[in-house]
Amino acid sequence: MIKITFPDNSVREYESGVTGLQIAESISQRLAQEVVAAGVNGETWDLSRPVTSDSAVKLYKFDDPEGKHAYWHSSAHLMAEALQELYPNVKFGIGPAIENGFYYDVDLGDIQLKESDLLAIEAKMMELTAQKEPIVRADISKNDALTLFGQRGEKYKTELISELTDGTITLYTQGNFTDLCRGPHLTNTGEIKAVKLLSIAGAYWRGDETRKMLTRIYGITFPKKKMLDEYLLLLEEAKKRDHRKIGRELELFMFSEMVGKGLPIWLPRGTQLRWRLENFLKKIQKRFDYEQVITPHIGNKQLYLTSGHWAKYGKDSFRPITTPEEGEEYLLKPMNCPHHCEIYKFKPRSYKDLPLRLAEFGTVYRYEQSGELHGLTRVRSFTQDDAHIFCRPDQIKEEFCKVMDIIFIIFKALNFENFEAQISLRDKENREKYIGLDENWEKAENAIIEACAEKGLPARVEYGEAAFYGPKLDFMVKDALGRRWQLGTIQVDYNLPERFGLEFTGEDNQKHRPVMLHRAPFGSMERFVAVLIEHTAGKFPLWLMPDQAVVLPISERFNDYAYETAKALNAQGVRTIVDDRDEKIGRKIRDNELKRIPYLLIVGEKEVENQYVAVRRQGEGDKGAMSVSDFVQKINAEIEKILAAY
RNA sequence: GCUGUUGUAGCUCAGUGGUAGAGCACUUCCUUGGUAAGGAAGAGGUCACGAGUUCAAUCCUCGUCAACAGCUCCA
Repeated sequence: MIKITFPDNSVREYESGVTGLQIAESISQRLAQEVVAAGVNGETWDLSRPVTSDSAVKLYKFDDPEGKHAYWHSSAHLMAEALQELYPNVKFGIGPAIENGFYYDVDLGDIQLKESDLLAIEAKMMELTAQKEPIVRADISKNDALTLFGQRGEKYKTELISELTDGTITLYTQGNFTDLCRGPHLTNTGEIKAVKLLSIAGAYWRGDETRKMLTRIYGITFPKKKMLDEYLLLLEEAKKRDHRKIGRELELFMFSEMVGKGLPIWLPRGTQLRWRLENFLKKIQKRFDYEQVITPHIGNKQLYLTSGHWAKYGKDSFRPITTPEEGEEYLLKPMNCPHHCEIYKFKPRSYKDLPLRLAEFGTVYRYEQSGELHGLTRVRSFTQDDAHIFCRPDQIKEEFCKVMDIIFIIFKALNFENFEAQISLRDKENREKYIGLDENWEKAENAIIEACAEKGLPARVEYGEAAFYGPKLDFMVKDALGRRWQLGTIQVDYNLPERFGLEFTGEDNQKHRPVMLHRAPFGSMERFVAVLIEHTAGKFPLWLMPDQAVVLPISERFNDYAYETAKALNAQGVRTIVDDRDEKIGRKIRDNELKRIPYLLIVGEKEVENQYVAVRRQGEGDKGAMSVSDFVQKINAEIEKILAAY
């Protein structure tokens, strides 16, 4: 008998060799139906794999990330099996589960797969699931594995196997299909109930562009048809919220081939929106003792030789600008920090001056690979809501906490209720690739971890993700559709203070080196606005809306009253426009609803008579008539309710 | 940057080896209206750009540019 400990710390005894599935069956029939994988002592196992010693067991359903992973991994195998049936000469690369579904990289020889072929593959997959084939795990030696896959001409698999260093290699087999795989997997292909193959793409074998391009097929599966339908609906909804589409519809930003790719142009409404965000942050920063600065968009090449950026990124940057007479070289600034370091050096600093917090909405220019450019999220010119905090090493934690406070305020004001953080630390093994004293790294890493704990921020720790010059903390928000976006960041930097020879005089009258923190709560204005658009579908919080209200006269006869009303509202700070087109009121309502203007004010004979406006809230409908001053009060109350807290 | 797909009116998209169409938007006229599309007429395109094949190219071929998807990258 062995002891199995469950997550609630309860313990049950089972025969040695009991499987995850049997354990589930012993608890409830329902659980046995829903469970897809088992966590055994922290590892995810197949449900059919026998447990032979005392273990901590957790049963994963599809809803658990571990469960999804196994489910989609098996789905990748199912797709491979279908491909093998349909295209007998197919050679397989790798086929992992990913965040949303799975893919498999395959070599189909001369066959060019088209989107329309996906339906046939889907059908084949469904045919195979109907056969409810058991998925069987087997251990095999490296040599046997090489022989097995070698005989079948699976050159990609043999390459993978030859690089494996573990003694045994595991295979998974279902029906006629056997794959090299670490697992875990479902017990039976019949558990896969709904299949959708999403797209085809090319992908280099092992991500190496000098090697052969394989065909990558993406797909997703679910245990219930309804879940697939919901997922497809979500994809459609995401398409509707695409910030590139909404940005055009709401006239927020544009791109021009003439101006250049990846160079966003902010239209009047987008500029208004961005300014409101900037001013909002400036106001908060003022409260947190930041000082605003402005620096030029270019800097002498020497600045970047000093910072080290030229050596590291110079060859992948926009070429330097040269002066005609002296032949001096200048670079478009790819970041603001070197400029700010020079501000630090403007005069001798004392420990009493620290922390010194220099903030700038600094526009930077980076040569991103052309294939990377995407809407506002990846561009070649963008404005960071940047600030650099120069402080003593022992002030890092407190400064982190303060920056986190700012970030929380912003997320709250903009309705990003779900967010998480990632702490990026040094690679435990390769410490030599980081610059700075071990002792300082230790201090900074601990400071970040402690700051997160103190603020109650759930943070995932990732080793090896730190920049070469310091550890960092990144913020990820979940938008209204549950998609994750990386936004704000806080980074510790030991490198630049060193390279620029920054120092301050301590209490001991000795020179000391300050630490530098880079931080940007929004990340960049471009990226943030993009995420905000997708999060809100263009229905921004009232205080951010470029146009807050539109007056809709019922007929031309009331245009004068409409303009009077709009003027009065604008005078009282409510951003109001008039729709005086010669259209029926139904048409005006429809068009302005689609423009997502929060308040539609309908004025006709009755309103002129009573000096009223008939208020309609976007997406909600008629709210009844009220006086202009009552409306101003109502809208201001709504805005204050949102902003008062900050 | 690499691979693939695409590029036709402001937008969304049909279409053809014999120099082009729809819906919406726009302009004008009619209409003067009460909570999600009133009616009519009109204007608008070097069919991304450059070269080639052809009697003839928006259509076929090559190149360039851009967008999209994926890969790789991201101070």
